Parts: sequence; C-alpha cells; structure tokens
Amino acid sequence: MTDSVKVQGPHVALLLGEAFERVRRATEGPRWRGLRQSHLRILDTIEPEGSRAVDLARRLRMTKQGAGQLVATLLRLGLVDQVPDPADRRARLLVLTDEGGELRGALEVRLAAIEEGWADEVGAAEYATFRRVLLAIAERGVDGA
Amino acid sequence: MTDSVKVQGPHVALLLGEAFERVRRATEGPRWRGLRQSHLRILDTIEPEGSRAVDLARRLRMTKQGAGQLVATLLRLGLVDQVPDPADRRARLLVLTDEGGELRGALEVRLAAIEEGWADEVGAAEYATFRRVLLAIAERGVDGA
DNA sequence: CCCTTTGGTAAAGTGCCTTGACCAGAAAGG
DNA sequence: CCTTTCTGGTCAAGGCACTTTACCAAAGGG
Repeated sequence: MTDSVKVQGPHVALLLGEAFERVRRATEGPRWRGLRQSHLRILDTIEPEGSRAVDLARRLRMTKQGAGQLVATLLRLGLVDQVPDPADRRARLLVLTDEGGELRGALEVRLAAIEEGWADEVGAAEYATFRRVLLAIAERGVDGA
Repeated sequence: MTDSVKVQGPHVALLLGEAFERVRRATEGPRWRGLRQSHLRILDTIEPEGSRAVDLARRLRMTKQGAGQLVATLLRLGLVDQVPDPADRRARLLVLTDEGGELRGALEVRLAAIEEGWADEVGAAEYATFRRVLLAIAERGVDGA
C-alpha cells in the first residue's frame, strides 16, 4: 500500500541514462587504454580461476560472438590471457594478466573515489540508501521485462 | 565529513548500467514501434512549441548529424513533423504529431508504472531518497569529468 | 559588403553488437 | 562402438547508432 509517491521531474530512464553516461565518461578515454564500458565489464567479470568466454557472455547477456570480439581486443592489448581448460578440450580459460589486473584495480579505485564524492555531496546515509535501492533494482529489474 | 561509507559489492558503473538496461528493455521492442532509447529521448526532449534539431543535439550531447538521423527516422514513422521556424529561415521546428504525442504519453505511463513497482518493493521513503540522489548525480555528474 | 557564425544536409567510416553458418570436442543413448 | 545431440568457439556478413569531413544557405555583426 504505497501512498502513491507521484514521482515527478525527468523520468527514470532519462536519469539512469544520464547518470550512467557520467560514470562512463569518467571511466573511458585514453587514460583507460581507450577501452569502452563493455570491455571493462568483461575485465570485471573474469573470475580469479579464469572464466570461459561463453560464461562471460551469459552473465553479460550478450552472444558468445559479441563477447568473443571484446575478448579479442583485450587479448590484443595484453590485458587477458588464454589458458586451455583442463576440464574441456574445446574451451579456453581467460585470465587477467598482471597488466589487466592493474587496470581493473585502477578502475575500482577510480569508481570508489567517484562514489566517495557523491556520498560527500548528498550525505552518507542518503547515499547508502541510494545504493541499496539501486542494487535491488539492478537485481530484480522490471516486472514486465 | 563523511565517515567514509566504504562501499562494497558491485561498483556503481555495473549497477547503473544494469539498471539502465532494465528500463531500456522495458521501453523498447515492437510495442514501441521498435524505437531505441535514443529515439525516445529525442521524442521526449521536443518541446511543446517545437524544437530545432541542433538544440536537441546539444541537450542530448551528440552531433547535429546524429540527431538528424534519429529525427529522420521519427519523421518517416510519422511521429514528428517539421514546420518552418518563423524566426530563422534556415531552421525547421520539430513538433510531435498526435501519434508521437500518444507514444510519448504511453511511455510516461509505462515508466511511472515501473517506478511505482520499485517504490512498492523498497518502500516509498527509500525510493524517494533514491530518486533525489539519482537526480543530483545526473545533474552534477562526476568531478573529474 | 565581407567575414564569421550557425542550422542543416550528404557521404563515408567506425565500432559494438547481432544473425547465420560452421567446426571440433563432449555427453548420452542404443 | 557409433550415432545423435549439445556445447564452446570462430569466421563472415550485416545492422545501426553514432562520428568525422565536407559542404550549402541563411544570419548577423563589423
């Protein structure tokens, strides 16, 4: 029984899109080897023991071909490496190189700094709430989709 | 003096990206004429008195050519119309057709319903906070970008 | 009148991503 | 075993939202 919050102002799609574009701009560009958000997501999703391309694709909700192309770029840049999967001769495990790990670490630091800045502006408690709701939304999504 | 919220879990870029993709999926597809988020943003940005393409481009942070292409699609679909700008003979004002207005209205209704659903799940007060912080982030952005 | 600025268009290219087709190894059934 | 099906991966082609480069025509100020 929500008393109908009667949301106003720009709608969520615009706000989320705008906010996302802000972080995107802050985590792309030459300082990050020119990688796009999708590359960073791949980098971020690779597990310590190594991940198969098809698993990355599934988790990121894209085709294995799409993921394969992003991985190819990361391979070319020397940020990830391929090792044969001992459990399946078809598969290859993707692992971060030292350089890839460093980049991923730098990304985390950068994003943490951004979040700190935001928390400073709106207040720690408010930001904590924001993050909690955002997490819920990201996980559960939209009823009709 | 924020007592250093020490954020954890998936970082903001992932969360915002995921949340945005959710609303995106809920506002695209055949039910919406197959238009993408960028088309809907154009539709949403057109002002009642009519807007010039270059202004839309500026507000949406893209080149006028990019905006022009999206507008061309909307023209072809009969969702917007062009009228000469009385104040500048080079310019043309873009206005919503009845059909375009209806689509925009339907989009607003859909998004409001989504927000209602979220507010129900996390609580009205929490959602209000979420929205306020999101608005602040979307407006102010990131210090270093 | 220049000359610069500005709204718009045209053409070509870029890059993320998709679909479609295919191959090689795996997995399950006789 | 040997088939059938499934699955991890790659190659090739195309879609599509953009961008860059180049241009035209009107505006507007010295």
